[in-house]
Amino acid sequence: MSSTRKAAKRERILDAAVLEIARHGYYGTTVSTIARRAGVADGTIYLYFKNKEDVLVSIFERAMQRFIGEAQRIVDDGGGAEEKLRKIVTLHLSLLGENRDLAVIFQVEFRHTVHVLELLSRSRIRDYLALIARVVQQGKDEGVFRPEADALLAAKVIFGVLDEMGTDWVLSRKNTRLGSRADPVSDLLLGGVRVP
Amino acid sequence: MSSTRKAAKRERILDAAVLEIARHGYYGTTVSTIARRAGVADGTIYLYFKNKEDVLVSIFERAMQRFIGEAQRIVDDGGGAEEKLRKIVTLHLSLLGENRDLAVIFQVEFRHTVHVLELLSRSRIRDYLALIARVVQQGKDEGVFRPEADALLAAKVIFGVLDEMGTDWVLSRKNTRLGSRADPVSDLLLGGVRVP
DNA sequence: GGGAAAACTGAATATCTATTCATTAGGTTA
DNA sequence: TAACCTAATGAATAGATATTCAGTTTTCCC
Repeated sequence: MSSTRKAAKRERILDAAVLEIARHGYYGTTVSTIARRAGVADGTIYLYFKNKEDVLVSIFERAMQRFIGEAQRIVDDGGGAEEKLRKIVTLHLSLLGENRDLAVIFQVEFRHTVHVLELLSRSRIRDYLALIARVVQQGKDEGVFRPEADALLAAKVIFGVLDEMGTDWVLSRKNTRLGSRADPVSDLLLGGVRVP
Repeated sequence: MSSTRKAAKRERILDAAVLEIARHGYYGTTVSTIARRAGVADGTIYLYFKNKEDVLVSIFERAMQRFIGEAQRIVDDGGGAEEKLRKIVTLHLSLLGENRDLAVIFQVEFRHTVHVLELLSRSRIRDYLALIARVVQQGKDEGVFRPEADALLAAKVIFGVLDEMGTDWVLSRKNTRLGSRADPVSDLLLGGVRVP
């Protein structure tokens, strides 16, 4: 079997898993269900993944690669710190907002055990945090951000806000666009709530 | 059996469940394990709770009652909006920081089961958000917070930051005090990152 | 102290599901 | 076409565990 056909089947299994896990949760989804939706036999799953958990991990890896890749590009491209921060906020909310099933998995399912979080997601998240922190540092260097702000703490604050926005959107069934909240969120993050 | 003794045994079961679930996760914890740690038989659990999930729900209810109760008191007591907000930040981080096991359950375990607990947990969270939003509104009325800030959105931002601080602390094994981060977090939230 | 009721016990049950592997199908080369 | 190799199948397995309930112990009150 050609490697592209093989990769395509792997993708199909991952897509099926995203759909099922988003709807029924990781523990509420059986390997059989994923297999049926992907149009393969149960055993086939184990030709492409080590076990059930590996499927979840692979969903995370695939999504995170895109996430960090695009954020990296924003940071590498020129521009002021404030502009970059606004772009990252928009990117984060848009990527989640584009695929609700994936968003559910990110905001809900990945939290389920310290195990999964600890092992991989946190190291990737740390990369992401470091990326944001670098933008904050740039802002401090440029003199547009408060010099007394701790860059990493500020990055965590920013990530926390984006994360909560994601969870809130996932759990409220409303048909709002998550990406449309980017501007007011950026305003709050950049301006703070206190009158200057 | 007297109702106080009965309540005490219920508490003991809940305490045991907090400890086990924090260490092994909800799905990694068996009813037998909880029973053993609480010093009762498996069947006894079912005299006090409808089923395993009900134990988790009860952990949430018990903790949230204390959480909202204390926050409510802060809001009811007099004082300026900024002072109240600082107190809420301190309260949130301190309560989590005092009991790491409970913090793990709040920051990690409840996320997975949000699926199941959606109705319950989100309605309580909404109460908490409304409470913070009222403080923001007070700040706007007093003229110390930006008038264009949406109170509920700001509340979500604030909650998101506190939540991420909690998760970050839970997942980093370091021996820092979570409560000690209250001031810098409040500063960032109140002042924002941009130079005024 | 005795008898009824309430509380408790823990082994048995009933069910569920991740994973394996003997077998079949499909494709490639000589 | 035949021989060979890779991929896929899905029924069987093995292990786990939430919940029940018939029997036992404790508590309560007269």
